[in-house]
Amino acid sequence: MPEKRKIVRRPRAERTQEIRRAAREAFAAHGYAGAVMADIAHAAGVAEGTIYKLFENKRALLDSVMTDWYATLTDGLQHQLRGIDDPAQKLRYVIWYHLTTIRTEPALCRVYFHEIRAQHDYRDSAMFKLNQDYTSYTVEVLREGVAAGVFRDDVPLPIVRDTIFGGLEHYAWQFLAGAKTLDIEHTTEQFWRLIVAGISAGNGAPERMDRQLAPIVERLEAVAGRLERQPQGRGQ
Amino acid sequence: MPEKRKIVRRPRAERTQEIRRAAREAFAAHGYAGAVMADIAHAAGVAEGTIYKLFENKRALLDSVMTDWYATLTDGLQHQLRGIDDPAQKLRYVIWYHLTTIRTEPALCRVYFHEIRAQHDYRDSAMFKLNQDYTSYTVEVLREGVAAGVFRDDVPLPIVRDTIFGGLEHYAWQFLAGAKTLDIEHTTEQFWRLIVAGISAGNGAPERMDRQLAPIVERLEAVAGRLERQPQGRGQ
Amino acid sequence: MPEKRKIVRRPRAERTQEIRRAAREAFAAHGYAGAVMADIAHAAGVAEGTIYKLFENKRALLDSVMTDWYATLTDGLQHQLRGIDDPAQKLRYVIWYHLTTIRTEPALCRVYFHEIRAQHDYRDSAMFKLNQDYTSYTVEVLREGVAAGVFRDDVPLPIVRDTIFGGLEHYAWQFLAGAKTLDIEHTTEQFWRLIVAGISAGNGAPERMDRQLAPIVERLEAVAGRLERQPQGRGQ
Amino acid sequence: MPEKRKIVRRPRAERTQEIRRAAREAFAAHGYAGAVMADIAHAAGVAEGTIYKLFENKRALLDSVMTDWYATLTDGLQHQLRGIDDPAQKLRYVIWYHLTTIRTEPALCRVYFHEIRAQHDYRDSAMFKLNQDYTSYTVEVLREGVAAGVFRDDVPLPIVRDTIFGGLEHYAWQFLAGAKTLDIEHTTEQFWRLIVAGISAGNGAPERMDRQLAPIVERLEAVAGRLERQPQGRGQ
DNA sequence: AATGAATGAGTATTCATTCAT
DNA sequence: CATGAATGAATACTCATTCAT
Repeated sequence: MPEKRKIVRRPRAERTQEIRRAAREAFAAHGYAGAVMADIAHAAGVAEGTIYKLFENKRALLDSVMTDWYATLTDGLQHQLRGIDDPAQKLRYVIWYHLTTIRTEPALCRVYFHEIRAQHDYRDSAMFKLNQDYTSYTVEVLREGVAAGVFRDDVPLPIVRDTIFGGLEHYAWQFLAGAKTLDIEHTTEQFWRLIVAGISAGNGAPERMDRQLAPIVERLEAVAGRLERQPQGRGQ
Repeated sequence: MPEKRKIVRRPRAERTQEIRRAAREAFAAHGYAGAVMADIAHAAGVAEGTIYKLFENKRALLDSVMTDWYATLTDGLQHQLRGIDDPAQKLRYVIWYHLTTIRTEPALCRVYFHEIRAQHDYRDSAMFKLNQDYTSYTVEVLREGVAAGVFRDDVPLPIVRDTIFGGLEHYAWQFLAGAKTLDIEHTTEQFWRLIVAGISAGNGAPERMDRQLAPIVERLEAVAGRLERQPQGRGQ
Repeated sequence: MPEKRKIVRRPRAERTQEIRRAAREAFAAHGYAGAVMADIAHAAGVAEGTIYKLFENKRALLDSVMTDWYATLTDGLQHQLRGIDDPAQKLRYVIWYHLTTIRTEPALCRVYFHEIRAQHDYRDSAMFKLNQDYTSYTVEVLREGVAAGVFRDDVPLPIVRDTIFGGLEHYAWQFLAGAKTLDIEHTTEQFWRLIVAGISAGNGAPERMDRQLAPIVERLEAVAGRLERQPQGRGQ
Repeated sequence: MPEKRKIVRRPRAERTQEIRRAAREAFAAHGYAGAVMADIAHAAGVAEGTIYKLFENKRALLDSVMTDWYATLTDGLQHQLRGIDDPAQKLRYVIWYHLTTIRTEPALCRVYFHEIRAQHDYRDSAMFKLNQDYTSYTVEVLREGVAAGVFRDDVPLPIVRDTIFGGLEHYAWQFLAGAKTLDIEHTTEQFWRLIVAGISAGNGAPERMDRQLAPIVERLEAVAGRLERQPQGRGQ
């Protein structure tokens, strides 16, 4: 005689959340392909079919997990940035925030960096849009800086944005892959200085440097010339 | 009478090379997981078992392909860099070279960026070492620049290195994923200016700039002032 | 305030009919196995569970749909046959009626021919009984014909019945599967002649038989009569 | 420690045949959908993967099984028909042969009649072609009969063909589904008479023709006899 | 009575690797 | 040495039916 089926009906939202939690853990632990739906269902305390009642398929479940996560990240970043005035300081915060995110959820980041983004249809996916929202705040900050005259007005926004996120990921990933600890404060400082130096209105590529020093040099050269033309042995 | 099978035994090295070539194409076309050993064997004109006589397993075959590729890349870069003196110009070349590589072999780059590097044992792999060799030239260039006084002496080498490569990959990948064309010359220029501005001895985060240059400028201005005020034609 | 859900409790019979209608469409569209209970429930505007309150299970629902359909078919056939006297003409009508049915409801016929009848328990099912009722009229017509001396008295009833229905289905199905149009009038004529020729006491398609043999027989009889009436022993 | 893999290499043809045999049994026993590849592999004494080395997929395996079977059937029929002259006798043989086939392999017939033929792409399939070959001999026989003046020249060939096969299948299937025994000799006789009566040029089964004409002939013969015995030159 | 959320069994197919020939 | 036949593990998804509410 087959055992009677035990049906426990929990509130819909709760079940959905529980499934998402289990899925998030599974994806983090084994990657997208490696995560097994049956395991997720078991960990969530539901039957496999129940997942498919709430999520179209495995990919939709991943999308949902990532959407949730990104929503939290984006909201947090947006909220904090409102409390900072100085564009350079905002930039500093973005860097710190991103590093913190990577350290807090390295496994999920790995999935995103290396599995989601590798998919051929990434640019048509919901996740691409989420990422755009997230990074758009950085572009915003850069624009503010340019408007305030703090950053150069010829700064190539997309390139700076990608340099920041690409650089941070590249650097941070080494630590995570190597299971080393990441000194967020120090790394933030270094990155920030590098980027800010690269885009500050006071700086520039070599020729801009020239522009700043040129007048001084000119004056010095003039003086030097005059000195050279002077009778040099004068006081001897 | 059935036609006699023609058994041509080619030299071992040649067959090995042929397998590597076929494998490279397969990996580029379908990714690591997507490439099928049987297809590679067929394309190389050998039996499946033969591959396993020459390569431990699929992963070793990939390693071999990548080693080959990286060797060419690293040699090329090293060779070209010898013909350039100025550290800043060398850096420019590194950037241009990397972008060119990405555009020339996007498929193989994709495999490296998204499949190889994602593997949990990446940092213990041969590919990690190869990448280190490749990027080490950049670190070398940076060191030269620092020694020559062109770059700041407090530049955090690994961070600059990762900013360059991470930033380039991040940026370039968008184009490749989106099947857009990548304007290498322009992108090189932008990246180079950004990075050089970030690390030039003449620059620095705003306050550093001040701190660094201010006293010098002050002294120079003082000197210049005094020189200018000097009765210059005195003995004339 | 959320809108109040409008619960309209329709009379039981009406809901049952609505479910049957939805089920019939689903079975016709996707076959028995392909029809989904959830879809049927939705199309009928009831909950899934409601179907199970009114029908034991999916199979019972199919039985119900088919019973309904067959009842209509059988009634229609029976009714029309009452208006025809001649057994051969009745047979003609049976053929025409069956072909019309197939053309009108090819999808439902397909389900019956290929899915219902294939089930191992078909002969114990309600559908088998329904089919028997339907085809029994044909047997009836055949019996009448035999009684009237129009059909041979040694006609094997079940074989003729199956030849008619099997043959029609086999032939008509080709058209339906091939999405060709079926010329019912012509096909009816051909089948009818074939069958009637096969079972006629007069042996042949009535009019051909008559046309062909009648004059000969007539002449022979005339001759025979005259010969017989001749004073035969005359010279004895 | 995992057990060592046991690899037994049998001749290719033998393995293929063995798989086909196992598949045939499985399809016959459980139908196409019900047959499980793993079971077939096990029954054939090979691994699942081996099947896929030799057959594209499950459907291709079914095609192969059916092709084999049909080839035997068609060859057998063709061969036997060569030994018979009379078209009517050939037709009798076709009927007998088909009934025998159904009784010998009812399970495989069931699969063909109810599963293969039901598939929406049946008319594009290899099996459709096989069936055409098989039934084409019947059409051939009919043509011969028409040419020989034995069958009517206005016989609608496709309809007769479908009447024969459709009728036989319909009738025979009842027995098989009901697990009753099928009296092949008697059924053949009945069907044959029915069909031949339907299509004979003389319009009727041979002996019925006799029966109808016999009395007339008798009377004519009697008269003729008397006439012969009469002094013929009598009054003329 | 009606609902609809929850259940969970069941399966074709791929492909890296081995090893008998 | 080279071959290529054989292996077999591993997994997303559907849907009829039930029963707590």
